Amino acid sequence: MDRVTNVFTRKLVGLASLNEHEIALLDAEATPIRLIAAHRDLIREGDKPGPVFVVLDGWACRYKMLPDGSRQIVAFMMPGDFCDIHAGILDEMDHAIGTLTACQIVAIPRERMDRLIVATPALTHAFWRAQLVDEGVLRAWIVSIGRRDSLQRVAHLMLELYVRLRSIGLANDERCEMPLTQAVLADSLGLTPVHLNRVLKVLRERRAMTLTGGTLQLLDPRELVRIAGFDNNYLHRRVPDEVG
Amino acid sequence: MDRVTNVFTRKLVGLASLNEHEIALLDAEATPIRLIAAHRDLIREGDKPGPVFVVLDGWACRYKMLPDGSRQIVAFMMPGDFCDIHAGILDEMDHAIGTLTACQIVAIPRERMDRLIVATPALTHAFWRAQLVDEGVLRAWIVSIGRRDSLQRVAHLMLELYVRLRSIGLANDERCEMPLTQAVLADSLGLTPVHLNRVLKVLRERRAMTLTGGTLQLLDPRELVRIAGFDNNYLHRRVPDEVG
DNA sequence: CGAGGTGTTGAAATATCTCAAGCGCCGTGG
DNA sequence: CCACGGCGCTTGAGATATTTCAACACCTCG
Repeated sequence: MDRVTNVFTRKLVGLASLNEHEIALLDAEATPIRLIAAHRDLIREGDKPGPVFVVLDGWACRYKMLPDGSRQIVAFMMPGDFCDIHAGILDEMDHAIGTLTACQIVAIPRERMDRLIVATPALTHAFWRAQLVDEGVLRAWIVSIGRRDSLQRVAHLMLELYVRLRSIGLANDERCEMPLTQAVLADSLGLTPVHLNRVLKVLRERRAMTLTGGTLQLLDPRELVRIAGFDNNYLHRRVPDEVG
Repeated sequence: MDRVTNVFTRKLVGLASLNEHEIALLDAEATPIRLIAAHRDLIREGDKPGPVFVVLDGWACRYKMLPDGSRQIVAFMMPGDFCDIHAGILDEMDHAIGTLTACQIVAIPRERMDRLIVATPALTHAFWRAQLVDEGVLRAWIVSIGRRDSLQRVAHLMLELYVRLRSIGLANDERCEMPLTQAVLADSLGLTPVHLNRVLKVLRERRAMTLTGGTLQLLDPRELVRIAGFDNNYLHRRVPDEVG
C-alpha cells in the first residue's frame, strides 16, 4: 500500500481491493501531469468524448449554464476524482467541467482507459464503484436542495466536503482548505451569493463553523451535524472527533 | 428485434447493440413476475444488498425521508427501469425504493445478475450505459431544483417524464398516463403540494398542458418547452411534433 | 353513511432574492 | 510609491416566491 504514489490510485485502492499489478497499472497512467490555470474549462457542454481527466491537485467542478446566464454546479471534484469514464460511452456531454483553482491534471487517452478497464476486472469494479459513490453524492445533493432550508443546506455541504477532504488526507483537526468563493458555493447550493453570505454569518455567530480566507474551520462539529441533519454514515464515512 | 418480449430488454437494446443470444439471456431473467401493491417499499434505507428489481409495469421511485418527516423523491422509475446493480456493490442503501402504483416487478437474484454481467461484455456495457443515463437525469434534476423557479421546474419534469414514457412506447399524440398524485410530484420537485397545485393551474390557464385524472396532456408542447427551458437533446431524445 | 385521501382556493407568514451601497484587499500601471 | 480598478465580502431595505394554515368540495371505499 505504501507503493501507491498518487491520490487517484489511492482513492481507487480505498474502493476495491487491488493487487500490486493493478496498482502499478494505475500509477503508470498518472503521467504526464498538466498544469491548468483556474477558471478554465476541461470539457464543455456538447463536447464529443475526449480523454478521461483525473484531478491530482486543486479543485474543479461539473456545472451547467442556463439560458438566463445562471449557473448550477452539480459536483465538486477534488484530488483523486476523475471525470467521465462517461463521455466515452454517451454521445455528448450534457454539462461542462471547469477548474475552480489552479489544478494538476492527468489526461488519460480514452483508448488506454478502455484497455485498462476491459483487461482488468478488478479495475472495472473499482471504477464502477467510484461511479456509484458519485451517484450517491448526486442524490444527497438533490435531497439537500429540495428539502433543506438554506442553513441546513450550507451546513450539510460543508460537512460533505470536509468528510471527503478528510478521506484523502487533506483535513486535520477540524480544519481544511476550501478555496471556494461564496459565489461558487452559492451556485452549488441553489442560493444567491448574498444569501449565502448571511447564512455563513449565522453559522459563525452560532459558533458552529467559520469559512474565511479559503479555510473551513469546524468550531462545533456536533452542532454542525445537528443543524445539517447530517447522516453520519454518509458515503460510509463519518465526521470524527467527539461526534458519533 | 421483434423477438424482444419485455420492456426491460427493450430498453437495454435501445442503449447498446445486443445480439440474439444476449437478448435471450435478458428475456430469460424476466420471470417470475411478482405483483406488488401501491405504496410498498421494495428496498428500505439501510438494507443490505438484495436482488435487483426490474419494473415491468407501474411506477416506483427512489426517495429519502428526512428527520422532520418530509420526503424527497430522487428518481422516478417506470417500466423498463431497474434498481440497483448498486446495492450489490455498495454496503448499504442510502435511500429507499417504493412503489407509487401497483407494479409488476421481476426480482433477479444478485448472483445471477453478477454472472450475467461478467459473462457478457455487451451486457456490462449496456448496464453501464443505462447507469450513465440515470446519472444524467440526476444532474438535470439538480439543475432544475437549484436554478429554475416552480413554473419552469414543473414544466421541465412533465417534459422529462413525457419523453421517457414516449421512448418506451407509453405516450402517443401529446398525451400519456401519469398516475402521480400532486403530493408525489411536489415531493420530487422540492415544492409544497399546495404550491404545485397553483403552478398546475397556471400551466392550464396558459393552455400549455393539463394534468388531471392521472393523464398528462400537452396542449402546446412548444410553449411548454419554452417555459421549461427544456433542452431538446435531453437524454438524447426529443419531444416530437411541431417542436424542434 | 362516515372517513380519509386528493385536489382546490384564500389569506397571512416567511424565506429568499434583488438592488444598492460600501469596504478591504491586491495587482497593475503610471 | 501611490492611485486605480476589480473582485470578493458584507450589510440594509424592499420586493417576490413559496410556504403555512385553514377551509371546503369531491370521490372512493368500507
